Amino acid sequence: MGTMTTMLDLTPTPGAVCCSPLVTEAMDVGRADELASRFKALADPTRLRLLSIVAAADGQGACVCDLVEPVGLSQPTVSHHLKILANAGLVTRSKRGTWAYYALVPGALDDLAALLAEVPADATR
Amino acid sequence: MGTMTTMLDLTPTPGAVCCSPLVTEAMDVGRADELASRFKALADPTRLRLLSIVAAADGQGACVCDLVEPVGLSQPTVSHHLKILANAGLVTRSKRGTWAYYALVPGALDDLAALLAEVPADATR
DNA sequence: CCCTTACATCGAAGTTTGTCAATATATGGG
DNA sequence: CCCATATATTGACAAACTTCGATGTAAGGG
Repeated sequence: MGTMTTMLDLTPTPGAVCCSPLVTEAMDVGRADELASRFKALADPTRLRLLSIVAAADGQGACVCDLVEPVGLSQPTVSHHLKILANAGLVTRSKRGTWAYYALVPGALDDLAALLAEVPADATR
Repeated sequence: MGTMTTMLDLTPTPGAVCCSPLVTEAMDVGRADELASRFKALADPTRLRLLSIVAAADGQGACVCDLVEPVGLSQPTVSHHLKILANAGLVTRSKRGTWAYYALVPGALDDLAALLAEVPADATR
């Protein structure tokens, strides 16, 4: 592992001088995909702002008509983002009359935060 | 606000029946942009896998040659992703000899996790 | 019933992103 | 000095994303 920069060979590993292939263990591909898609839902400023309004309006939730104007985008665009947040399990949708109310899923963000802490084996120390 | 598409005024809140425009307070745009760009760095499976290897190899860090093969992508692509992770403040780069070693920034992920908990005002309760 | 309101879906622009091959840069060795 | 190795940068291209206007759908009110 050390691989002194200098030092030569004598030993096998003729061109394979570089480093330590010991930890070839990357995160599982499926898990990486799933985690990435979760983070992707948060990787947009508009969605973060929508999320913050929905979170603040907690109780009954916020309807689309409450969200369109604050973010300054078209209604179809807002609906699109809300769908992405819902698919990511961050908000729920419930229809009351003509209106659709979106509410924050209780532990969703905490779960994501926990996943974040799990990414590194433990090396943050 | 109220969206008085129809009707005029007469009464307060004529067509503005919808909901409660009380919390028009969305997250600050600048802050949303910054937060989103941070999450964007994590919103890719390859980068998450790279991050996990770098984290596991902590101590001296991992050099690019250790990362290319495990993720199965070209060396330029790996360098590209590492640059994104570095720009996001998640890893550091230090050159030793011909090799470039990448190491996890100690509290970076914890900080992000904390930011996550901050998104909602407090409504997660 | 028809019309209005609230929201979703569709189709299309424009931009960003992930990836590679080719090339440039740097570093150590002979 | 020149060469080999490790890494970064460039240019290109396809896929994905954000956004919009137009249209579809559902639900309530006269």
